[in-house]
Amino acid sequence: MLPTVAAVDVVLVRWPLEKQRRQTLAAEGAPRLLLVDAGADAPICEDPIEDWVRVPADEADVQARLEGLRRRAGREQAGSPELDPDGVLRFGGSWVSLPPVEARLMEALIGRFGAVVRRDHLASAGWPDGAPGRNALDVHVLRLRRRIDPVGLAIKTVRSRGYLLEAADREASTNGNGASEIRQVHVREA
Amino acid sequence: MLPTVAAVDVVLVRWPLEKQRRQTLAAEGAPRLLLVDAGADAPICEDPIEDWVRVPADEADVQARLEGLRRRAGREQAGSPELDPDGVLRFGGSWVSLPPVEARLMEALIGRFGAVVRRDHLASAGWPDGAPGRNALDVHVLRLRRRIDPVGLAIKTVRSRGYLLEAADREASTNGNGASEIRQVHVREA
DNA sequence: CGGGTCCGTTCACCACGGCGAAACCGTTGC
DNA sequence: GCAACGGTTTCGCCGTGGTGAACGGACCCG
Repeated sequence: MLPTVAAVDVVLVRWPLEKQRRQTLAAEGAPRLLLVDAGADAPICEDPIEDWVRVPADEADVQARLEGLRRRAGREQAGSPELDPDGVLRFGGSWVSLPPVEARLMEALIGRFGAVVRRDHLASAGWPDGAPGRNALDVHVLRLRRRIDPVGLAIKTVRSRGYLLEAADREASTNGNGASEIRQVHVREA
Repeated sequence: MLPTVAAVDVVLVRWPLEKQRRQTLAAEGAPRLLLVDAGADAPICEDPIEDWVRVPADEADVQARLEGLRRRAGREQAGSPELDPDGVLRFGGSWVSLPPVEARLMEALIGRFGAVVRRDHLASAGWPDGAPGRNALDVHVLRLRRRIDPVGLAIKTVRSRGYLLEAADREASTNGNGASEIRQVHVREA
């Protein structure tokens, strides 16, 4: 299943009564559900994290819309992963700890989340005092890949250009064991 | 029947009757409105370009939802493709990386997105220091075509004039493998 | 109408090099 | 001592860029 996303609150807004509140929320990027009064015109919702329902409505229907909003919102602000100074990498509700070298590499990748980071840039990020052998970087990227896979991140290779960090395409991989080299993963329940 | 709209077509899907079709459309990235039968559970719509309405419904309400979908869809596929300096081509939420030569060709095509670019112009864009063999351009255009197909772009030939880059017609491409030469594509989940 | 010539598409094949991955080993910390 | 960590070597796949050639449609000419 999808990694549980930190609870996202959807704000209920009466429509057209609280028209301006809608704008405020939109500016804040808060997900919201407009409760449209009988007799009022339905609003046009352009923002993916906004939806509306005509009241009175079936409770289950409202819940379905709320859940949709929550997921869209969660996805949108799943945002960039975070790496704290102790080498703990957090993303989408779960985390792994990274050893020093890999933490430094990850720091560089997060700094340009979603964009390409060149190999030499990574090398100097990982080894500020001069790079080791040629293949050290490759090996550490490989290890980093395995380590971050369970938290829903992936490092893609852009050949002859560098590497790119992004949210994993799928969320499969929950396959049992995986390489024995990586052991501890922690997922927060919700 | 509901009127079909020009700019962006929203597909109407009966729910849960056409459950299968919903998945197909989702895979294609086509915006869709699920018409939920009375008595059926409401689906959870996670995709921004999907919405649902319980039928029978007020015609104006349906139109409001359709318009919202259209705008979201339009926004998503709007803009022209972007090519960052590291050879990553982004369009409509997905991306592919382009090798140097193809990146330069693509740069020229994007510069006149939607308009014809002559072969000689492309040739000098791809090979600033003189072109290689006669046929090199053709081959690279072929490869470029295959590479960008999955992100929803297409290069059309304008005979004896040149090539033209545009957004691909939807629906195609779902075909199986295609040539083995192109492998990696990345689609951001929606 | 038929043949020839452009023009473009596609395939097969090649050389080179980047990168993936495994195996292995030394060091360090609990 | 055991396990995690960091590094090296080695092997080999496959992406990249290039070539030649077969194929086929469009168009011109007689």
